[in-house]
Amino acid sequence: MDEVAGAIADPVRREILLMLRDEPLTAGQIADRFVISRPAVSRHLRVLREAGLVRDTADGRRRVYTLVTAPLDELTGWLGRLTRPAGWQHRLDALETEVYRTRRERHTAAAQHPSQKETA
Amino acid sequence: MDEVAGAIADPVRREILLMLRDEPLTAGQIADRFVISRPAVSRHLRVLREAGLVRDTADGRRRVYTLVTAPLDELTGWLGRLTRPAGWQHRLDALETEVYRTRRERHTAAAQHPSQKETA
DNA sequence: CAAAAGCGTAACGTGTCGGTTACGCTTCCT
DNA sequence: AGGAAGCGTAACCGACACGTTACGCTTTTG
Repeated sequence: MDEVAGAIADPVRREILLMLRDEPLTAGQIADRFVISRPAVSRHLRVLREAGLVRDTADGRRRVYTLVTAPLDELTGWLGRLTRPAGWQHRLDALETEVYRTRRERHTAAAQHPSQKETA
Repeated sequence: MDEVAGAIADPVRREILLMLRDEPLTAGQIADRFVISRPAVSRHLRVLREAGLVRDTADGRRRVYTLVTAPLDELTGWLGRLTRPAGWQHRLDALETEVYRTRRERHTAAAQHPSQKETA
């Protein structure tokens, strides 16, 4: 888990992961979107690879990277366990159903994005 | 977010957060549960404090640390956005907002009680 | 009031991180 | 073939993380 959390702790690597969420990309395509040198990006990719967050497949002289989200589950689970102190699970499940039902009733087609926050 | 993710990337700090999930603890109590030196723990606490994940209150010559989970929301949201396939995104974001708002209110309500201890 | 308890900080050594440039290995193209 | 394209790795360097011991400050205690 250290590796996964450490990988996410870097803004460049987070950006790479977001890029790969939409589509697989080659090392060169990824590097081109950053100002830092290509070897620097290459090593970021290595960190992500060793954390299991990306998978690379050889394609001729190119190397295609794809996102692998599975290792994030452990981290997500840990965060959940930390924030929901024992006994919250049922209530959370109930709330989940409630929210979905409420939103459906309200007929909200416009997606609001209220996740603004101050930096810690 | 870098600070929060970086804070979680260390096993000692994760353990500290888990300890504080159950009950507030003094710096000494926390340090006693680790093999490393007390100053080392003190600096881990500083990292957590600067990431906003713990709050410390002076109590005589002791210093009581309490868990603050709010900064984790941003990270959790990011993980969700990365993991969830495009369609689910806003709906789950809305759910998260709803859930965390509820929990935050519960926390702040407890924090406004100036009595001796926040119950474990 | 002096001694001890409780914490944080300073100073220091060492390992790792993240950037750079230089280089080497495959693979495609003509 | 032979040169260019595409990537990774090695070597190097400054900054930072994490551990240690030594120290100083505030608060309790005998």
